[in-house]
Amino acid sequence: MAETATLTLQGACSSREILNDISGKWSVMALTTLAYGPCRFNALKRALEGISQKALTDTLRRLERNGLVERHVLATSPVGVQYELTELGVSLKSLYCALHQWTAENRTIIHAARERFDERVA
Amino acid sequence: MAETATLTLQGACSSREILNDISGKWSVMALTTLAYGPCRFNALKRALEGISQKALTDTLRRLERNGLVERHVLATSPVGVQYELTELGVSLKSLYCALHQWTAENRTIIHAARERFDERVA
DNA sequence: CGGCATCCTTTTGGATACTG
DNA sequence: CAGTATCCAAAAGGATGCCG
Repeated sequence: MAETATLTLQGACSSREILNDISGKWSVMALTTLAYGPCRFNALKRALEGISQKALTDTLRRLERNGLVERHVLATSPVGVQYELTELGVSLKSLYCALHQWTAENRTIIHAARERFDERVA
Repeated sequence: MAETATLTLQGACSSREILNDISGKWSVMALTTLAYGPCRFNALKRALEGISQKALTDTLRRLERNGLVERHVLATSPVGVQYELTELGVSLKSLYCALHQWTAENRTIIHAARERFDERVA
């Protein structure tokens, strides 16, 4: 099944371009966090412990641009902003949660692999 | 999984660090391609059309370091190098193929979302 | 609170040349 | 063929200050 040709679609919105925006560390983690429900900016920032404000802003903009999350300005004082998965975002939810879970389940194996590799190279 | 009271174990291989190495455009695409079977360097390079040699080398090293692919030097002339998924890599296979497929299935929707966003911002 | 603008450092990636 | 080495450009990312 050499389906690579059909998956690597040419044109305005190839798989590569999409993956460029939605894969990556912060996108996966943000989406996974939002899978539990709508979340405000600083709550998200705390959940993604270690992310800078700029990186989070950029990540959320990218996800918003691709139609995966929606940004809602709350009429509170001071202003609040809530992010929420769209229908499209929800359709990716189980995939990303599974990925996140995979990292948790295999972190010991991966850690060992890294140590072997580093020793082999050193 | 001996969870000794060391802080460095958690820190040494968190989900964030794993995702940092295995998520991302090229990792997803390389892994997806290798899901169809072992593949040699230049064949992989052609499949990931547009990737530079350096980026591919770096990507494969990262995947190898994390125990997802294995590198086999073939005794041919001139030398050949074949990359193959490990058992761990296979365990991620369905996840990444599903992700790749998701991008293909939703590319029209995403493209439309991008256009709406860009127009809203402009 | 949730940004944006600016500056600056780090990382990443492309291009090219060279090698076993 | 499958790299490595080097240089350079571009992008990502942190720190800080300001704002509605």
